[in-house]
Amino acid sequence: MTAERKYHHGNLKEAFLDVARALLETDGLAGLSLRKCAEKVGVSHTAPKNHFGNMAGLLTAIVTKGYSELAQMMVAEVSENAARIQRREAASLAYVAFAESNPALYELMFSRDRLVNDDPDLMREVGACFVILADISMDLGWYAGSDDEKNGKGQVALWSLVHGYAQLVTAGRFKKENMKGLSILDVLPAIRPES
Amino acid sequence: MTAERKYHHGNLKEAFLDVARALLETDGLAGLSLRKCAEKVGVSHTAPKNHFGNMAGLLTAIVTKGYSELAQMMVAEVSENAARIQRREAASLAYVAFAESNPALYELMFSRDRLVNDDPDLMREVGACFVILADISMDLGWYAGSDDEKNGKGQVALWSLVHGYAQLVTAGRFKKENMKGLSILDVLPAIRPES
DNA sequence: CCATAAATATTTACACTGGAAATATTGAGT
DNA sequence: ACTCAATATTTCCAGTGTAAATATTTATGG
Repeated sequence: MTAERKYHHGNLKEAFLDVARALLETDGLAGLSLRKCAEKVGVSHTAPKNHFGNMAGLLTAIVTKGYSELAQMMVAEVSENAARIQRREAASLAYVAFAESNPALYELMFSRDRLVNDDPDLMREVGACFVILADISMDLGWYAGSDDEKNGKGQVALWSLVHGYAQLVTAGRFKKENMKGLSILDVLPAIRPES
Repeated sequence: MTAERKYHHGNLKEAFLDVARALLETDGLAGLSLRKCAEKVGVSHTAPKNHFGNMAGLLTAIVTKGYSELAQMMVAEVSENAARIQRREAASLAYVAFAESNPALYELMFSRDRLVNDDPDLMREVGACFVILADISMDLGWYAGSDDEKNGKGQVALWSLVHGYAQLVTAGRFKKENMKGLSILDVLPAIRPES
């Protein structure tokens, strides 16, 4: 027996998020609309206004959840007591796997003008991802200088490298002939002792 | 005296491209519309159909021109006979400067579902950029193995690093406190001799 | 020079979109 | 029971891309 249609959905926010995210991956961002989502959930097309405000609010909520999941996936693959280079490889693999599994969401997570960029929840989840990446970026051995300098550069460099790889792959900007059997692990330079 | 309004614009394709690109940067991709462009150019809103087919065609044309300009900017900054590490630094600076000067266009250049991804002109210009980046990625000294292996990994790594840096900066994903005085030059690892 | 075709632009129409405003229904607290 | 906030609906509007039919100009071949 199907649940009776009630005036109040009861769990509209989560239901809407799920439907919107699924539609994002199937139809792309351009094919995502509030009205399609509302119809799938079974509510009027203005119902989401109470929960998300507007389209940007909905996308921000989706993206915030995306960052949360990304952090979770990285942490899940990292053994606490493994050597840092192994943690780095495990987390990087998880990062790229997330992007490849959710390419439309991943692109949206780095868009400039569709999100509420100063949303506190979003900023918090972005920061959480940065912390994880900052940890695994230590001891890269790429840079000289003080520890602070080396760490600062390493944090920026590692996220740049992994994000760049993930997006260029999912956006199709690398030709297949250049990617024969190359994974993110091959692109992560090995640790080199400081000269 | 203003030019008389004629039935045939005479140079609609270029005029439309210019107006659309300007609007893209001022209003963002979400604020770009064929009708706004048409009004600015002074033609009917269906006029661009003859030249671009549809919205995706217009965006593809804009992006194709973007890749062309990006390649041009990199080449312009590179002295033919300079050492490779200097060419690398000069081209990387030009690359990031392009992204920072045209953030909305730059984002669109790596989007998945708004372009005609198999457009021959687009593929050609993307390939031209890759060639330039491939040149300056040699002799990174990051990898071991045969020359082919080292070059293949270096090509993927360098574009990943520079693109990732450019997008994370323009998308506001790096906090300012982490970027104090850090430029792409600080993030490009120095050449290290193979161990 | 002229007829005809091709290229270019307009008008009209349509389905779809996000959002505002007013209204209706439900649930929580007292 | 009563009130009030939360939640959802209905109605309406301006704006969007695109298709189809039509109009105008330019180019081409006789």
